[in-house]
This record gives sequence, C-alpha cells and structure tokens, in this order.
Amino acid sequence: MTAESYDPREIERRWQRVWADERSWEVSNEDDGRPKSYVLEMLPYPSGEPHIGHLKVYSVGDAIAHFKRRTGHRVLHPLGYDAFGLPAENHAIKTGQHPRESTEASIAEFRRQFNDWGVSIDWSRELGTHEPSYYRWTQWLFLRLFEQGLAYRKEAAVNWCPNDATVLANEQVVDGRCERCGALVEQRQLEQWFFKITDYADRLLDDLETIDWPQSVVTMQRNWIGRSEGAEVVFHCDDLDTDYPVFTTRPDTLFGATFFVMAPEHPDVLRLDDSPEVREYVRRALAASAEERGEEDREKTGVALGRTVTNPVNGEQIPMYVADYVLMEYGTGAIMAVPAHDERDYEFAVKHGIEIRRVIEGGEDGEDGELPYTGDGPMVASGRFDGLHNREAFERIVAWLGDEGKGEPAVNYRLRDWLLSRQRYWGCPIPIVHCERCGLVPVPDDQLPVVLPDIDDYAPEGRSPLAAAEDWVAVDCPSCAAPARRETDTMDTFVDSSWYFLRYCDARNDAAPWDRDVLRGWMPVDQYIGGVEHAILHLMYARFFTKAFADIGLLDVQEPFARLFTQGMVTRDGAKMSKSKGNVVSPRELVDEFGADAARCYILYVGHPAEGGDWNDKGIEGIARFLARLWRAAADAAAQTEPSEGPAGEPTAVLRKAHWAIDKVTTDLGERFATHTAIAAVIELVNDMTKQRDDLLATPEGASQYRFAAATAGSLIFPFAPHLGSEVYELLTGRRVWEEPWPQADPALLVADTVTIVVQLNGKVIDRFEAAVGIAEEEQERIARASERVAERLDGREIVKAVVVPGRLVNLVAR
RNA sequence: GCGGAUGUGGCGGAAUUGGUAGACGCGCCGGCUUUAGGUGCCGGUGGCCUUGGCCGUGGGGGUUCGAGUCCCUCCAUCCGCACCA
Repeated sequence: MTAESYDPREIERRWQRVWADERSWEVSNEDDGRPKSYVLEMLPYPSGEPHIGHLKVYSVGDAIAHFKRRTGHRVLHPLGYDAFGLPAENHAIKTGQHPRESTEASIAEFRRQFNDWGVSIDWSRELGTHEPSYYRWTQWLFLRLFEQGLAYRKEAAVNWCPNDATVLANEQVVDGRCERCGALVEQRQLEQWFFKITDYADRLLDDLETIDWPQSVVTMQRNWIGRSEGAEVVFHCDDLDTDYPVFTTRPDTLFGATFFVMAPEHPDVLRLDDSPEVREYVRRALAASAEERGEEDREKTGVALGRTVTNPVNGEQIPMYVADYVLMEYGTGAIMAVPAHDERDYEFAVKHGIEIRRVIEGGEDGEDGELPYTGDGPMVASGRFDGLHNREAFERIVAWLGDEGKGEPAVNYRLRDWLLSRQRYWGCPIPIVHCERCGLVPVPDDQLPVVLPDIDDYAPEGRSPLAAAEDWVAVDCPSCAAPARRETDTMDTFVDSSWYFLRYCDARNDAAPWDRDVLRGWMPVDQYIGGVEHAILHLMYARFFTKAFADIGLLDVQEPFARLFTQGMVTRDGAKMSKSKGNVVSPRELVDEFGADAARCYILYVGHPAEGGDWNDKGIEGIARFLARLWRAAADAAAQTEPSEGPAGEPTAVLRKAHWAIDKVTTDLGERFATHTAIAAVIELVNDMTKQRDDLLATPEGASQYRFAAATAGSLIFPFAPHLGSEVYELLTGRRVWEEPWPQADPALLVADTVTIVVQLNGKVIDRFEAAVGIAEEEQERIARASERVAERLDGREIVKAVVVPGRLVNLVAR
C-alpha cells in the first residue's frame, strides 16, 4: 500500500494553476488548418451561487470540449453571464443595494466556482450582458432591426403583472399567471415595443429540418409557431354593409355553418348591438382574467347580437353572437361556427338551441356516428359538392370562393410578435428618443451606448423607474436638437441572450459587435448544451435574431445552433431540488468534500445526461473510491515500473481491457453522449487492474502493461475528471494529457481469443461452450448438437432445425 | 383534449444492429486487514421452490428458431401546449 493517499484538493489546485498560468484553453481566431468546433453551454444567470444544474451543464459541455480538442479540433469554449434581470432588481428594491453590486458579487462567485470545477473556459472572451461594452452592441443591433422595421412600437393589449408592475411577453404568462411571481396577469392597453418575429414564422418552421435537435424540442417549437393552413372566408353583414372575414381550417364544412361568433374585444361588437345585455357581457368578459377565461371545462357563454351575416356558399342568413371562447388575438377575431363538426361550436349550439347540420358523413364503422364529428368522410347537404370526399371538397370550395371573390387560401400562426419592452430598471436601455416634432428618433451609433444611469428608487410604479432620472431623460433630439425625452423602458433580458454566442467569437471588438469574417470562422455553434426550459423562448428568439442579422448582411448562417443537447434535471429522492423542500445539493459543499473531479464524474455517471438522474449521497462516495483507486494504481505503477515507450510482451487481459475501454469511451462519448457508460467502462478497467495488480507487477512485461493501462485510464477519464486525468497521465508519461491525441484502440486487441457460444433449445439457453474466434459454423453446430445437456433435455424429441449465429449461439429447434 | 417521452432487481441504471437480461455504481450479506471505528481489499447478491429446475424487463395479444428490443392493444407516470377556429 502506498504511503500517501489521494488528495483531490491538492491535485486540483495544482492543475488549475497550470491551466490559468498557461492560458491553456484560450483559442485564436486564426484558422490553423484544424477543423473548428464551437462548444457552448447556455448563458448562466448569475444569482446567488451556482446550483447543481450548472455543475451538470458544464460537466457535460467540458467533456465534449475536451474530447473535441483531443480529436484534432480547434475548440471555442467561452463563458459569460446573463446579468440583467428581475431577480437582481427585486433584491435591490428589498435591500437598497444597487443591482450592479449584487450581480457582480454573484458573478465573482460563479467565476470562482467554475474555476474550482476546472472547466476549460477561454476566459479571454468572458462577458457580462450588463457591461456597457456589451450592451452598447445590444443597442446597436436593436437599431439595425428598427431600421428594417423589425422593431416597432404599437399600442396593444398586453399582459400586465400587477405585482412586478411590468408588461410580460406571452411566453412569460403561464396559466394566466406571471411566470416569475405567480400573480394573476391583467390585460392593459399600452404602447409597447415589439420585434416582428412573425415575419419569420415560416422560415423558423422550415429550418427546423436543417438542424440536429432533440425531437421533443423541434416539436415544441413547431407547436409554438402553430402554423395552420386553411382559408379566409368573407361573411357579409347587410345591416352594416360590412364584410367580416374569418379564418377557418375547415372550409369543407362551410355548408354546415349555422352561426357566426365574434370575440368580445372585436371593435364592431357594440356597433352591431349596443343593448345592455351585450354591453354587460362584453364588460364582464374583458374583466375576466386570462386564467378564468382559459379554464378548460368552462361553459360556453355568449349573447346573440340580433344581426345576421350571409354564408357565402349558400346565401343563408345566419345569426351573429358574441362569445368569449373566440379570441381576438387569433385569426380575425371572428369565426364561422359549424356545430356538427367542431366540439366548441357544438357545445355552444346545444346550449343556445342553434341548428346543428351535418355536412360530412362518417364515424364509427363508416356509419354515421355521434356529433360533433371531426373526422373525414363524404360530403352531404353541401349542394354541388355532395358525394365528394371532404378533403377534395376542401380544395374545390376554396377555389370556388376565390372565383367568386369571397375567399382565398390563408395561413395562420399561433406565434405572436415578441414584446420586448419592460417597465423596469435593471435592463438594457432602448436607444430611442421621443421627439415631439420628429417622432421616434434612433440614438446615433456614435452616441452608443446609452448608459443605464444610477438611480436610488428601483421600485416600478407602472412606468419605468428610469423615468424618475430627469437629467438622463431630458435630452436634445438627435435629429432637430429640440428638447426631447429618452425612451425609459428597458429591454427584455431575452434580447441580451439572443446574440451573446455571436459576441464570443469576437468578444473584444470595439468597432463593431463582431467582424463578419471572424464570425464565419466560428459559427454556427456546433454543440449547444442547456436545459429544456429554454426549448421555446430563448432558442426561438436566438434563431430569429440570427436570421434577421443574416438578412441585414451582418452574418452568414441561417441557424445559430447546429446541434442541441438538452440535459435532464437532477432530482433528489425523485423530487425536484428546491430550497423550500430543503433537498438541494450545493456544488460548493460537494467540491469541498469530494473534489471537483468526483462531483463532475458522479453527476455524469448517475444516468444518461439527457435524462434526469436521482442524486444519491452515497453514490458520489463510490465514484470518489474509484478515483482514489485509479490514483493508487498510477502511484504503484510509477513507483514500481520504469517509463517505457509502450506495453511490452505478449498482450494480456489487462491490455485487451484497456483497448476495450478506449473503444467504448470513444463511441459512448463521441457518438452517444453516454457519459454514464463511458465512465463505467473506465471503472471496469481500473477494477480489472486492481484485481490483477500483484500478478502483473511480478514480471517486467506485466508491469509495463499495467503502467500502460493506468496511463490509458487517466487519459480516458480526463474529459470527466480533468485534474486526476492530468495527474495520472503526467505521473506515468511525463506529458500533458490535453496535448495528447485521443487514444486509438488497436483492432487486433479488441478481438478476444475465444468466444462463449450459447446453446439454446427452442430459444432457451441450456448450455455454453468456449470456442476459438472464427470457428466454422458447421463446427459450432456440431459441438452444440453433441452437448450432453441437449441430450438430457431432448426427452425423445427430434431436432428439426438448427439456427447458427456465428460466434454467438446455436438454437436447436426440437419437436 | 392534443403533442412528446418513459416504464427493467431493494435503488440509480446497462443491454448501441432481434441473439447469454440485470454491465457499472449504491445498498445489503459474508470474509481478510485494522487495537477499534472508518478506509482498503476479496467473495456473494433478480424472484420462487427440496442442489435441479421454474418464473422474470408495466398488463394482455401477435410476428419470429429466438422479443427488454418489432407490431397491435390497454394501463401508469412525467413533460410541453391547451377554447388557436
């Protein structure tokens, strides 16, 4: 037994110093002929200190980055901080501490811990989105989008959180409540800034096919964009002589439209009918919260408007209603209602005694089933379209409407424009000046950044806290020099994080957000890693920015993230870790107790990183034991063997095992991200070494193979446990493992001398035998048939067939 | 309701192409080392019965010489969306 023992603290500190002193992970923008690889973890939001999810994402990302480097790539692996945002501001309101102070304290803590974890970051590219040197370019990019009409201002019914006193994006409203504080969201009419992401709906949808993302994320994005194809059909109201277009995905059911419904917000509702009942209904509908209105089994309420519209296909007058199950935001805010073939319309019609007219046959067994029927079938009660299949009638009716000027094919999206303005302090100022004469005036590029001023009172009161900074707000119009006022809203922090991956490529450029040629050298991100919680918002916004910037000619890719890996959540006792449950595992404590290598390995070992994984306090001890075993094996090898160029003598089992492990880790990590089985393979190797230690060390050849196996284990564990990997490798070879090419398995050593052949009788395993590799099929079958166990079990039956799988098994079929 | 996943020992999880189910780790049992505890090392560990078997990958059915893996069906759990016309 070696006198000294494994001391991760000392080893880890030593290697961290080497990497920092030598700037081992910095990478130049110069092309040196090697293929590039851009490995990126999602931008962390610095709040308090890092949690277990951060440890996981960097453990995964760092393993990939190291693997890429050692397989010949020039790797960009940068890091920064998503530093603007509400939590820091709410903290400021509570404590009076400036958000910059609390944020920077947190950044310092994050930086310290990332360093303690030994993550291979190119620190020369570090950035914080709250730094003027960064948000100067956020503002610059905003102005480019403004010039293109992609950033615009309009009054809109917006989601208003009464608690945070700010507007929320649709995406930040969950079940009618503020995603952040849980308060019921209200609707307000306010002037707001939007990005025109809807212009990109089709491209955002189509280009999902060009990227290698998890199917579930692609599906979520697709659903969020929510493209539906159908037709716009015009219904005319004779009383007001007004056309009311509606969007429908089922023009084939037009002959079954027996009423017409408008959303309570529709501007024409009171023009059509301003009776007390209608006024009261509209008033109550508008007062209802989004949550109340969205309740699932809520009754379909509504009031008749006392007017009719003309169904364009048959000239029928059908009654108009106002009902809150119709949404103003989608389509035209009015619908044609076909109760026989739409569940919602059916429910409403039953309640209000409206005619239900079947126009498509079908249902169970081709017979007419119950209504509402939403499936396909032949058309009935539809005039000259009778008898056609409804899918065909769909096309014909749309064509006919087009000829008559009563409709046309149309596409609708669920996606809404991105509301980016926030009435909060701690965010990027919007670089616009409001001038009475000139209107919205962009701040000239050479006056950027518009610096966020220091203020004393952060509490929002329905307007941005910045509005109180009079000296800052009052400004001369950049266009006409008349007294004007700055925009006091700040940007949604999603704006900051929608382009940071571009800035990393050219992080110290102070003449532009980036140089187009430099960007061409790095983009797209080859491997993006983060949590599923960003499956929609962040990833959609970043894709939109990338496409918009490509259109402006600022860059040359259409998609920012070629490959996406979404990690699963680490749970404890099957439950999500949370402070309130008191079941959080602190990375800092883990690293203090077991070392960063053990913490990183364990989190990658507990299961496939894409899945969740249940934290087990005892589990990490097993990994710590394994690392100590590897350290001791290396120490023994170093003490009892001489350095050599490679393993000597005839290959023994341990040498084969080492090559087996090389092969296994290479495919598991390189192709499947299966870090858990990759680490298990190294554990197996080290366990085998430990068992054969005394025998191997007894001969010079055995010792050299033992030494080789230990160095190989160090080399293979390096992507997961970089400190110990470096230590072991240096001890045994005198070289730096991260400068070494990734080891290659010798195919000759991957094949064993013998294989176990299984003998099955009618598919059940009853015997096994050892055979030389490459045994002839006939020989394999002969031995199997000769098995005593077969004879014992045959019991008078006859072997009628033998299935031979070479090198694997023989299945004897007896009858 | 729609969409996406997932169901394997006491637990986390392996089995990558239809071919030895349970790798590896935790836990547990036994042994050795140790003054003792811990550490370390060695062996065992899916279930059931009489030492040889039988059963076993959420349930049921199917395809196949052979199914955790493919097909049908049902159930359960998780995630996302949800009055989107």
